Amino acid sequence: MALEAAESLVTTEGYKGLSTRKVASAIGYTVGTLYLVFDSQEDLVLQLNGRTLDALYEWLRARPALSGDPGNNLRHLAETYIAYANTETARWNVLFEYIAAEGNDLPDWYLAKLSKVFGLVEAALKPLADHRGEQEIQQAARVLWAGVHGICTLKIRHRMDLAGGQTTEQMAHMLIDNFMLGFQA
Amino acid sequence: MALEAAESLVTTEGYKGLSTRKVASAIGYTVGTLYLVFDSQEDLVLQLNGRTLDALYEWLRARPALSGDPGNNLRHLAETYIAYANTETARWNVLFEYIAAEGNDLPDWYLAKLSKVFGLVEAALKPLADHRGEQEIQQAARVLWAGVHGICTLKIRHRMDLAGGQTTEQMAHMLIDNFMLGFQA
DNA sequence: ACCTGAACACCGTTCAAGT
DNA sequence: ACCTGAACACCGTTCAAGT
Repeated sequence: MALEAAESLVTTEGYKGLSTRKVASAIGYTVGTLYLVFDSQEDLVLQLNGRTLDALYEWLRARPALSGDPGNNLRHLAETYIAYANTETARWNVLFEYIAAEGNDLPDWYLAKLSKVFGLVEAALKPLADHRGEQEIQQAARVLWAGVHGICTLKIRHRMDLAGGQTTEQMAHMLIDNFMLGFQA
Repeated sequence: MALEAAESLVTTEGYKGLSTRKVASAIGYTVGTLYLVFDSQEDLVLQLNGRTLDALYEWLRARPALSGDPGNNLRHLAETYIAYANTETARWNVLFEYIAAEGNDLPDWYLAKLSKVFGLVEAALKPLADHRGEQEIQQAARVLWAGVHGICTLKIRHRMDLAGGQTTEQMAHMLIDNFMLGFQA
């Protein structure tokens, strides 16, 4: 399978080491053949990212929090997310490197996989604010997780190597704890 | 100047349209000459990003909030940041596309420019929590801004095109308001 | 001192031609 | 039906050679 070859290429050579030519030769075919299967490199990356989203979902699902305290659950989920980014850094980078050209949106199957990941955050956030509406919890989950993701991104891209800095986990905890206090109020 | 040519290349052709060969020919030189000025494409991008950080700082500085209310100031700063990302999307993307290879950190002059931008957030956050230490405000500013940045990134990369979604500004407001409530407590 | 030209080892993408 | 080979228009980087 071409996507498996692409995955190990990204893992071993980094996200810039991925090329259609390398993928083709890794599976014993010519470049031309790869273009019978994928529309373009962008298409290949998109399908690769689909698999990465599945892997990320399974990673998070396989590492549930031990306690029932919602605060602990959210912090644990953030730590697990950060651990995935640190473990599978190259694949995780590819996940966000691809930018949909010219505002043509991501396909529905991709957004569905994304929603599944956000669903885990919603589930962790829900017991914390039963008095809030379903939609507000969904929105809060996305906002909070985009925030955790931002911390993770800037850390991995070394944009937080500033004096007096905290660890990624400490920053995520600070964001979650303060956000939760506000959201509970 | 090579960097000016690189800027307009990125602006007109997007962050993937940037190449050393195009920059060289845009200023009327051969590729070889460009390598007498820059160590590599990575070096060129780094210096380009330095100029973008300056431009971002000036953009934010030139658009101060009208009211003195700290909450309003922070929300206004977030809106102004989002507006920069939406206006200079390609340059803003390059700012985070470059990933320091092999853990060799960013140079001090670059981190200094980054600190200047974060300084604006610290200044806006400070009057909100006088009872907190200098370092805690600095940390909170970075955490909060990494969060706003994450929202902005995921929006621009279409990772938030999910059902029931809010605008980028609404998400940033939700993050800031809830974080502030927690941080003030 | 400053710059070029040409080379090297790569890219993504297409498509006539082969089996 | 499936795959190749070769071509096209690009890349980043280096470096002997020119003025």
